[in-house]
Amino acid sequence: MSLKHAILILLESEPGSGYDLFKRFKDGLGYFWNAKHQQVYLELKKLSEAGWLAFEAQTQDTRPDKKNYRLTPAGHAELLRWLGEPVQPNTINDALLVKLYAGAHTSPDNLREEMQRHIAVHRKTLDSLLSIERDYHGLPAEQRQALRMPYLTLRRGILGEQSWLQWAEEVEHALQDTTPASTPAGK
Amino acid sequence: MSLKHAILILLESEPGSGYDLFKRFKDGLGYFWNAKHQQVYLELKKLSEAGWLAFEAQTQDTRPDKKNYRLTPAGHAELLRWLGEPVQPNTINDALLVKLYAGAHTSPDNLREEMQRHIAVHRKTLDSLLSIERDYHGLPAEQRQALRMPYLTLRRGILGEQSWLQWAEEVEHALQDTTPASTPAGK
DNA sequence: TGACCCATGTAAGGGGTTACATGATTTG
DNA sequence: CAAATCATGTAACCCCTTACATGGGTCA
Repeated sequence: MSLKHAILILLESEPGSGYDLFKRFKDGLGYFWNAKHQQVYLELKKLSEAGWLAFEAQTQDTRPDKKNYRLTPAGHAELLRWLGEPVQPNTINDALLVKLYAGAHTSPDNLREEMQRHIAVHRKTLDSLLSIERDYHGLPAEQRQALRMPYLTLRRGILGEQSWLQWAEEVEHALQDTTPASTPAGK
Repeated sequence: MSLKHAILILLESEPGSGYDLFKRFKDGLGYFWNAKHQQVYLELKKLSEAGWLAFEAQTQDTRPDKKNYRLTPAGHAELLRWLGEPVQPNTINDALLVKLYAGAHTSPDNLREEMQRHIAVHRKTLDSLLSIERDYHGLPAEQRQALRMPYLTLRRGILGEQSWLQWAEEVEHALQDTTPASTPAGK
């Protein structure tokens, strides 16, 4: 519902091409907003047609031509309007939890493997977020001040991943407790 | 992507009507899977056409007639197949974080109000999850054993909400730090 | 030489929300 | 007496994913 506005925000701080934005989604906002390149290109088209964006074609020699998008005054106004409007809390749809919920119908081994896969992903995400945080703390005070709000979203990512991994440990303990039956080597 | 399978799981443990399932989503799996009634009815239709569900019409006197759905053997097989297949990690699209990210373009007051709204929702969710957990701990051991896996998903909800609220406190501190400029009452 | 980066799109289909539609019964 | 509960659906629309399509430049 707010890919539109995520794009407006990114372009407000710096104009860029669709490819540009796609990368910024992947690297920057990736831990709280995801978008495929197809979706970004389509949305840019729509936002231009709505009059919120303008672009100039930019021919390049060694690289493919690109379109450089920037906010129009109408786009800026729309962004401010949206910021004043309440956003509705996120609803969560988490397939892993659906699977766990039904865990009694499959093997503990299967669940453990699944958890291992997800743990690896979450650990990697956490590592990269922590490294971004270290960079942030290394910045001079004025730059930190300017990045104050994005930093808060980074904190959400970090606390969220840490909490997820803490939960994963609980799950692993619980899955171990049930295993002795299937691997009765101990006694 | 797995509303289908969430429905199969719910019907596997107990047959029921669309309305039934809708309520179970709201009360039971609500903290990790959400669905509107329209979506549930549509999905039941599709699952029946796919041969994974069967239903018998049930006429009632004082209440509207309903359709009682249950798993077919094919539906059961599909559920097992799905449980053996890896699920891909959740991608997060969180509009509140988009708004915070752009927070520098709006007033701290606006952000604080927004946060208050969300905090109220998350506190309420946490309270209800904790109350479900208390009920769980009050159950006899065999029933707890049977609900082992659903309990793990409950724990995810609890840890997740606690972590969210912890983050919200960080945000409130950060937003207060910036306020003295706009409310210079202190000195 | 194969993989990855740059750069942009179309098309089909699946998933989800919002609006519309109906109507009796129970509870506060 | 109003609101919530029981009970089921259709239609329009938006959002998102997956597959397809193209093609040069750079790096290991």
